[in-house]
Amino acid sequence: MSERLWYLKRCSLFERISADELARLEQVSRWRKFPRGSMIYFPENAADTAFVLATGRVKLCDLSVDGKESILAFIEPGEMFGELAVLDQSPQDEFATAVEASSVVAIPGDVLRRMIESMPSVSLGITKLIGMRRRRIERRLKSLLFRSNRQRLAHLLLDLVEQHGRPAADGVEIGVKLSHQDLAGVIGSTRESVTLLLGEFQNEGIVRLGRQKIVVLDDEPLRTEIGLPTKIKASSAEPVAEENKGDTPWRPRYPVARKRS
Amino acid sequence: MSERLWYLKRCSLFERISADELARLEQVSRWRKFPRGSMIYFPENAADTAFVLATGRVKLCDLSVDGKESILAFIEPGEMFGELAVLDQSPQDEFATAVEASSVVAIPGDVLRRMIESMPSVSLGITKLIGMRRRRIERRLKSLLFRSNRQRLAHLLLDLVEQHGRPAADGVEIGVKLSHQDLAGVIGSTRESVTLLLGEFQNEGIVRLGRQKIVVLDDEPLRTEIGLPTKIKASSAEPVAEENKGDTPWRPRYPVARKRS
DNA sequence: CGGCGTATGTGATGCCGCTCACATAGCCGC
DNA sequence: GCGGCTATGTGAGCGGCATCACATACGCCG
Repeated sequence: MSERLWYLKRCSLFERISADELARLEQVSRWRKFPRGSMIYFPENAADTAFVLATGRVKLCDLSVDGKESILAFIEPGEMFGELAVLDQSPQDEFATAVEASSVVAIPGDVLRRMIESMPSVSLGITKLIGMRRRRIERRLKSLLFRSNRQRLAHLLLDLVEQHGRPAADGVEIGVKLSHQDLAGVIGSTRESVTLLLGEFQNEGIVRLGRQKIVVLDDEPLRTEIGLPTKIKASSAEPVAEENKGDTPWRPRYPVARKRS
Repeated sequence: MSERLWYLKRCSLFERISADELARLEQVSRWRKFPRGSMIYFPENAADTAFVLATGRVKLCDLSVDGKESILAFIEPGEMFGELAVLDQSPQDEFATAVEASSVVAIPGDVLRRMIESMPSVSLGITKLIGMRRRRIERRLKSLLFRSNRQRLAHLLLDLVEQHGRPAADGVEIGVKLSHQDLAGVIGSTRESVTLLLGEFQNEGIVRLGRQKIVVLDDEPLRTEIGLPTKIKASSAEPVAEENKGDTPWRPRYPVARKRS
């Protein structure tokens, strides 16, 4: 069995298709490697291609006019990316960068489209995949609106723990090399602010910092920072945050106003 | 032909399915009306149902802990919404509100899932629909990161003109009744700031304001506001426009050199 | 091992935009 | 019309955070 085939099988999208279909897919797909920091696709380079990440880490970015880099998502092995480009011809202004040395399987757009139309399981899988991404990004959107930098960063750390966390000695380590600049690109802040806030978190015993490494020691303060789902009546009345009946135990500390000591 | 059937046919998703399939869909769907301001579905109310808006306007919202309302999207007649809830069982914390008196067709989740699995055209349509929404929301995310309130509002106005614009005597009128509070909920700002900025736009001759009404007289300044005319091409010290020859990944000087002059 | 470039840390300064506290104006039901 | 509601307008005050300008630490590579 070829290496490429093995990686394709690892992608949950293709786990239920027949062996010969998989072999055929492997024949028409291409295998490419990218060193750390290189571009996998460009905005103009609207190659009609979807990718499956085999090894490494990839980030999907976007450059604004003033040169600031927004990071839309991180991709980890087994995930597909660039799949929207094969569905419609909308101008893609995002690009993908290998955060670490990565290898990807490139699937031509027509092949993927044929699979979608002929194989219901693939079709449903793609739909769910795109839907999951949409949910994730909607969640991120909500986490950015109306929230302070500190809350955004807390939210981001929780997301990173959930998506890329790996157990460490004293907590959960985030398994992606991320500079403060990268983190700022995700939450729409600046490098300096992120440095400052992470320092605060460390002083408060919430995280332990290393070079391009973050270990979350205690995620409970981060959760309270954001405000756990509290049911609020739809009226415009003042949301007095008590009346927390049910299974979510949380202490209603100061919701928004945050002052560092 | 029943009224409901007519509205279902108007939904692009079902325009290509056979007449008897459509009739069957009409039988299992339900027809419901909602007065202005009423809730169509709640967060807890995880009814396994997708909706097609027949008449009126609907907004998809989300309440944060401090009572602020984020608006995720506006839905117009013929569009489907709530479709993600039928694909996975992720906890939905958003809710839908009728901005105007609305009538919707409710499609049970199992029916929609069966249609997705058995009818490729519906499946592909759903996938494209969700993908389009994802693109839209990714675009909005980027329009919020790193941008001032004024830029966000400019971006929002352009989006509204594009999606809900109708020609007026002296410009394009936004065809949805929106309070400044609503606008603030979309761009993550406050009611007062929106009032202020809209006043500025009016003084500059960009828009004309009425009660819950906005007419965009000239969208060019709005485009400039965002940064469309400043074609970023390699004029600055931005190394992104590096030539990439063919398949060989180019050597990474540095992932993305962020430099501000 | 010494040099260079990136990653991180820290302070001063200024302004955008949120908060709070009002005033005014249309709309609607009775 | 009258009272109440929602939508809009306006100002004072200030806090968060972006910006700028540095210093330091760590890693890579000759």
